[in-house]
Amino acid sequence: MDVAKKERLKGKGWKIGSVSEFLELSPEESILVEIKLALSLNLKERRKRLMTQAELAEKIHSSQPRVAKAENGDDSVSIELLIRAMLATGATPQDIGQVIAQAG
Amino acid sequence: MDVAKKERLKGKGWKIGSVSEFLELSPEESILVEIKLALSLNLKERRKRLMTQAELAEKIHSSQPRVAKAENGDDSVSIELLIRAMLATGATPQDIGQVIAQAG
DNA sequence: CTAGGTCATATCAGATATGATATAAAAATG
DNA sequence: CATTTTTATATCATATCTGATATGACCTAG
Repeated sequence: MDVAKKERLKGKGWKIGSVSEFLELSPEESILVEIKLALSLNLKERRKRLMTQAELAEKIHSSQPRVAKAENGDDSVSIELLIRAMLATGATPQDIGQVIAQAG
Repeated sequence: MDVAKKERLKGKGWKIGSVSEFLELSPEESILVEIKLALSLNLKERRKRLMTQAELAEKIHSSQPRVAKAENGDDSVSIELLIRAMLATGATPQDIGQVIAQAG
């Protein structure tokens, strides 16, 4: 089970403590996780309006499975890839900055 | 010579074309580079006011040389590490978001 | 000058992220 | 329903990023 799924559980009312506590993360690690999660969710939103996962994958010279992981908050996906994907959907640095600013 | 040094040359008036042209980067790749550069510079600023490279390195369980590379825009440093370092200097997601929004 | 502290550069083995592929599951379409 | 399209999951070899270490360069103070 990955972090995104844990967040989803939390969202559905599984009040078993904060993500940080659950995963035993330091505040900084926790913020990093939430930044990645925010980027994932925003990416999914943007991409869905514009193209298919396969199309986005081609734009960033990646693969459809990797895009799926990016959108689902898989741990194996770096912020780099998330940002590359965001940019490929036409997101500006301002868009990305806002998503990150609102995380946490 | 790394990207940061190329940016520095540009800043000093070496009008030899944009960084993108010089490095033959796509617009998206270019924005990514500028985001990393903006984070580097901002990290250096913040860190200098608060602590030594060695101290920051310990906070993020890294090494002083790695912090030096992070601050100098070395290609081998990921956005992840840059953000981890920023957070360790007390930067908030808002701070980080603003730095990214102003890049490009 | 020189001793101590700070930062930069080089190298490297191990860890993590990567794209690719195969395939299953799910959703949309007719 | 059946077919097609789209998305999710599993596995893998390779590339990239990592922290560590060694060492050099650069200060500034004594």
